[in-house]
Amino acid sequence: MSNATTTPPPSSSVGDYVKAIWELGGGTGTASTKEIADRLSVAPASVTNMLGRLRERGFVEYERYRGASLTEEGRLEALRLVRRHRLIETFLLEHLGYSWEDVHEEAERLEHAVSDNFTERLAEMLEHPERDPHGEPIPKVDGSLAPDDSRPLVDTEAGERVLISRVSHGVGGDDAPILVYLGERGLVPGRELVVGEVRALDGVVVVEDEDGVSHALGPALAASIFVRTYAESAQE
Amino acid sequence: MSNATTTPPPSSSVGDYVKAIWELGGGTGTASTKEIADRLSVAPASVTNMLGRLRERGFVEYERYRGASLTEEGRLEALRLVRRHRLIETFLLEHLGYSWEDVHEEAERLEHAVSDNFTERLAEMLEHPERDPHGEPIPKVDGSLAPDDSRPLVDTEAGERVLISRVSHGVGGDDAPILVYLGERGLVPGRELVVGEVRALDGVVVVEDEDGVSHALGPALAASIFVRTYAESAQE
DNA sequence: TCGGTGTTTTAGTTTTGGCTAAAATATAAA
DNA sequence: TTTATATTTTAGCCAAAACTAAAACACCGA
Ligand SMILES: [Mn+2]
Ligand SMILES: [Mn+2]
Ligand SMILES: [Mn+2]
Ligand SMILES: [Mn+2]
Repeated sequence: MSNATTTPPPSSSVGDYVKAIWELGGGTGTASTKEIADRLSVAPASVTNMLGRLRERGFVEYERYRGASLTEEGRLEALRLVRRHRLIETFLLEHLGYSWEDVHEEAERLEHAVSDNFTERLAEMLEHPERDPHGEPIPKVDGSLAPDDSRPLVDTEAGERVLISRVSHGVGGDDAPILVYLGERGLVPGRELVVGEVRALDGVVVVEDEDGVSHALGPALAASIFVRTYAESAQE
Repeated sequence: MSNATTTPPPSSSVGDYVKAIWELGGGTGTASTKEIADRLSVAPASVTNMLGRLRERGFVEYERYRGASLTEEGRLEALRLVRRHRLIETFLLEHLGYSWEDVHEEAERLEHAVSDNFTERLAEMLEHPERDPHGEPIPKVDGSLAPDDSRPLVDTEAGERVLISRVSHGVGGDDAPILVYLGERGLVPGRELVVGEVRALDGVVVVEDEDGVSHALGPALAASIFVRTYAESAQE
């Protein structure tokens, strides 16, 4: 009657691989060995090895030299972790006074240690936020995820009125300085901007914020800001 | 100039062993292979193996067949974990609405995943509590620990007026029912009691609480309650 | 002092998840 | 179409922690 071979819960390594594939593949889609290796700072040979195990476990479809994509089970496991990660980041920022650029690293470890019980109680305490501090949508318990309606700030045109939707916080954790800079200037999700100039020549984007302050953002900064068109009725 | 061989941070296994030795040895003192094996639900051979590694790492003094005791470094490592554990339990109970009997298991995992930064921010958020929900003192950052001034309820005498100091929550997690029973009746740390009768015959202790309600506690219940003599000026 | 019993250690395996070096394959350029 | 380069896999190795089975030891009672 009881399941003979009880599957152990995914280890943190397994979880991080599944999550990496999800992020690289954009939800569906496929991820190559090298991409995964780079993202996880691990040797390609280690990835090949792990992909074999993930296949056994039913988390990925994988044939050699073909790259890997998530199965439905893998996708759900990834979303479970993403939900935890983003809820934890929200908690760290709002309740523990962490700064914007520090939350990711801590969440990256904690996401593997908390229970489902902890996660849902935390969600309740935070009053079921829809987005994390970076503006990323938080998956629901059932694995559903709000579609991404944002586009890069660089793709806007002069005169447009937009809302900062999210700020990319790449994987390496090496773009902390960017987050610090943007955070100090109030260029955070929810902030309203008017695009002044998008200069193709040097990739500089000039924006004006709600307080009338003008910001000239170089390519690196501009590329990490994602916006959506401002509509009077926006922002839940 | 830089430390050639960078010591990796203690794994959760290492941490749990060190903590077990600390608990078994009562801070100082020694713990036998079997005691550790029983407490961690691990084979004695595994303990022997780990004790060798802990010795290499400088956490314990250990000679075969002699049992193990913590070095100063090991003691500090244990206290670091105990501090985390007890702060986390407090948080789970007071902010996430966990029930008394559930906090230990979650804390047992989280204590290995949180950073020092997290721990100290949590302590601040909790306003630096002195004791955890079970009444156990929380070690300070420097590793100092309030002395235990409590004695078993069974060692009291009829007529004594006492304060519940702590409630033992043994290791196995198998005494959840005891915690539930005591919690439901408000027999928690800080509660004032008057001892009615301590019956040697069957080990039953009868106490009366602040509301005048009388409780007849069998040996198992009585043994898990620790008290200290009530003094008007007690309880910070 | 001698056994017997329980404790501890040794020896040998296993699983997980890394690594390097070398071989195989794919892909893009000539 | 051939070749150079980049990617991926294979093979072999290692460390941490667990396990079992068997041997060694300690200690207590007769
Ligand atoms: Mn993050
Ligand atoms: Mn992670
Ligand atoms: Mn506990
Ligand atoms: Mn633990």
